[in-house]
Amino acid sequence: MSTPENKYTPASIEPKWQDAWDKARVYEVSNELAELKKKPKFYVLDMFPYPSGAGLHIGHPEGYTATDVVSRLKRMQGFNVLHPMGWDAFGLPAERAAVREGIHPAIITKRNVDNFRRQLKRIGFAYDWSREVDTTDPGYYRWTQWIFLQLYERGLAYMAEVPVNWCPAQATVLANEEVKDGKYVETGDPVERRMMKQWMLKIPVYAERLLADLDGLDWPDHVKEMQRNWIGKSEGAEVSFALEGSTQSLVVFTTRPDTLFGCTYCVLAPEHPLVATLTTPAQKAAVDAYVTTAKNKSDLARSEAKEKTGVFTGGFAVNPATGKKVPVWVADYVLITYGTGAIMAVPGHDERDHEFAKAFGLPIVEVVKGGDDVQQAAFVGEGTAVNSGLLDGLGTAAAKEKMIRWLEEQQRGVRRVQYRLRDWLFSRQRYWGEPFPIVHLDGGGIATIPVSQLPVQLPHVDEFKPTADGQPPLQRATDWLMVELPDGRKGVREVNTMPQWAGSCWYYLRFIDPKNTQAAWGAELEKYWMPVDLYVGGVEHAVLHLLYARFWHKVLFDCGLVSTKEPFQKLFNQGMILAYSFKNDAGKYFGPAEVDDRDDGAFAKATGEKLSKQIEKMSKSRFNVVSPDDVIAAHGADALRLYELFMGPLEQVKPWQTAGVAGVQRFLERVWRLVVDEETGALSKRLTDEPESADPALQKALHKTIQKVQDDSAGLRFNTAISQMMTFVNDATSAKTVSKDVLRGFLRVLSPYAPHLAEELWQRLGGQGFVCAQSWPSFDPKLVAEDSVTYAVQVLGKLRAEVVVPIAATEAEVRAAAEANDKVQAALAGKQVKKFIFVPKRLVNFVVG
RNA sequence: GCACGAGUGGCGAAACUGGCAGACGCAGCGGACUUAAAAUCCGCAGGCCCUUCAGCGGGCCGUACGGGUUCGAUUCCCGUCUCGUGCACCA
Repeated sequence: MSTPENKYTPASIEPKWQDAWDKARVYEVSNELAELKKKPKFYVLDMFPYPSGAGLHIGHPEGYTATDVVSRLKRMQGFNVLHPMGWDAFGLPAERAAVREGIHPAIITKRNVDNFRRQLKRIGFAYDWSREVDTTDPGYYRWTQWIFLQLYERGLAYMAEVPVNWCPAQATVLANEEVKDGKYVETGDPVERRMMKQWMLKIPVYAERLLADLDGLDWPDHVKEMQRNWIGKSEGAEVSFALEGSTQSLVVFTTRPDTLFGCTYCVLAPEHPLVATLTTPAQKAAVDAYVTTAKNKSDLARSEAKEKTGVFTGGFAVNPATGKKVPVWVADYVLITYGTGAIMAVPGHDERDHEFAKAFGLPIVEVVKGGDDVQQAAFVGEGTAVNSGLLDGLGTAAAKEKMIRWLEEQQRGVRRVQYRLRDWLFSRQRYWGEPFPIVHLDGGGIATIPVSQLPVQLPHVDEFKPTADGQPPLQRATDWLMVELPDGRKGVREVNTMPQWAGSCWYYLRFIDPKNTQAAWGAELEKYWMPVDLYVGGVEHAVLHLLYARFWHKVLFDCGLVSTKEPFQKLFNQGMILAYSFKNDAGKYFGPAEVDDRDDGAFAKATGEKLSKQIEKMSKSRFNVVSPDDVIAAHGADALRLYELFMGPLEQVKPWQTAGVAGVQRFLERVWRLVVDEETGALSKRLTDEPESADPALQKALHKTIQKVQDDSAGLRFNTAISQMMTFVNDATSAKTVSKDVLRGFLRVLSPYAPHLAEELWQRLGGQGFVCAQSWPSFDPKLVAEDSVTYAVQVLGKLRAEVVVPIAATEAEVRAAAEANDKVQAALAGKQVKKFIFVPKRLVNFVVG
């Protein structure tokens, strides 16, 4: 009888080793430069989580396990590894919970952080917890405020009355990046446009560098592409149109200056300041009505409008190329927020202008030859300029150049690069965020809080909601509001707070030197650790977080505060984990416990009704959420870790299959039985004290495993690394005896993946110290190399036989061996060999006629 | 609509630069052990077909679909379909 105590029981060994690692502080890395400089560094970072009330879901540990394996491997390979964890803890959900429960968000945040930390520790991650950071800690946001002051002093932060995205449901403004199709991307609440005085950051100043420096980064191509699209660089020209009856001129931006001769009208955005100037008395009523309607339309309604609308202002501009008068219209398909808020319309060669011209009967002129009839559809491709005076006969690229030069000579225009990227709206009407270190002086003007007085701490307020007259919650802190600066000037504090992105823009720098009270980080430590060597997180941050963080980093670089141009050298996105869900025809979802999932389909247990089974995003409403706590309780943390990585390639979206966890758990049990005799609890009787070399076959299997796990882990191909370990364990299980030496080697290989089990078995096998603190085993290239090789023998591309020959066999020797084979002879009988293909170490192919 | 990515057994997947498709695992099947079951261990396993008492042996098809290049294509090229992601009046 095997007793339960002698079986593999993760529930008892995992907490034991987690405590032991904690006490021995094995994962802490020195903060002493002299000590650090003895070894090379590796900085491996996870995107730190927002500690939500729901706790960890199964998606978090996927990326975290990947970085954990890499961090453990690198440590064993002799690197100083920086592998920290922290909390991106400012944000809306805690504030909403605070309003709901009437508890301070700091208390809710602490509760959630404690839960997250507990869950992460249960998984056995090798984080250096002495470096934990929390963006809501005044000792942290003190430096967030300090960085804001750097931006302010460089003229990159300013306050302005701007059209903003106002979200009534959340009672706050949002950044452009947070709004899509007129809705807040997080909640789907509608967003409307309002004019408000807000803080803005001049990220477009860095547009060119943010674009150019992408080239040197080891990032997924699609993430680089998304950033490029977001920055949206367009090259072209600004063209000035003289206005009839006015000394002012109308400036438009175009990427197609070569089509200027085809401009038959101009269009202003409804918000454009020249609308009032240009509108004639006869058109005033119609224009006013149109502009009012457009202003009241939400962004969503404006972007969803199918048909082009607009009104003639009655005014005219002069096309600088043709000298002809063209009418100026106002239409909401032109955006005030891009370019100059006005366009030259070329209906022959722009689809939108074509649609508008058709709708309002405006003339269409062909100025680029190469497409079909421009009266029917716009031709937007490249071609040859026609009807274009000095440009006639030129190709599109040459025509653009010539027109820009001509405009510049005539002083009617200039070459211009335009970016889609706009100033970053950087304030929110919230309580739970970093206060700005800013004072609005009584006499007018803005002053900054001196660095020595930071942090500006969040004051206590009795309610976290906006005030009755719509002011941000900080307006309630009446005592806090009034401030006198050291030089005697008085004023009121800024009551907006920073958006959640602020804290995550620089946390990777704080991890370098988290306890420093004199500076945000030590300069020498920064030089040692930066850049981040591997950054893993979800693709949802491809634009927002990663663009904002790069922007701040470049500002800090210009301030001489960091030594690298870019913060994250290598980026990797893990794929989302989905799960099976079950629902009936009416769309009602069923939890796994209510479903009988058989080979012939899924059925509701209660009613027997047939259910559809699909793979979807995990969500409470679909009853398909998998909790890491439950998986650990049922299978152990090592099995969770292993399955997270064994499911498939890290970058891939893939469904969670509960049965798969049992599979990797079985693998871990087999490893256990290699070492432990389950009958007695003593060491397995098959173990020997002989050296590795006593069993050449298993020794070879071990060395191959070391090599493959090493290469695959470094390349983030964890799934194939794990299958190699499984193959080794299968080999070892069927061997009559196994050398302890071989097993100790294997446990070192296993330990980054299943650290608890490896630690327990290492100790039982008499290993010294912690297995996670051992050096990574080296493999012997001679052992990994095969001494014989199996060639596939094809005749006319069809497999006919296999021959085994010495590794060094020459082409002639392999051919002779192949021809000696019965089946090959049969296939070749009576045929002429026209050609013989030889692929070293793989196959040969007889091409017969 | 535009851009990018992906389609391989019942399922998750593997296959380095064109070279034995399906490693490893899940589910399944057979055997051993057991009074029995679970667990474990050993074995089978892409599909269709022929041959055979059975074993053995053999043939054809097969990496979304249709073509092409090549001695040879999951891999390269052209076209089609499906799914996913991003962008979407950005002049």
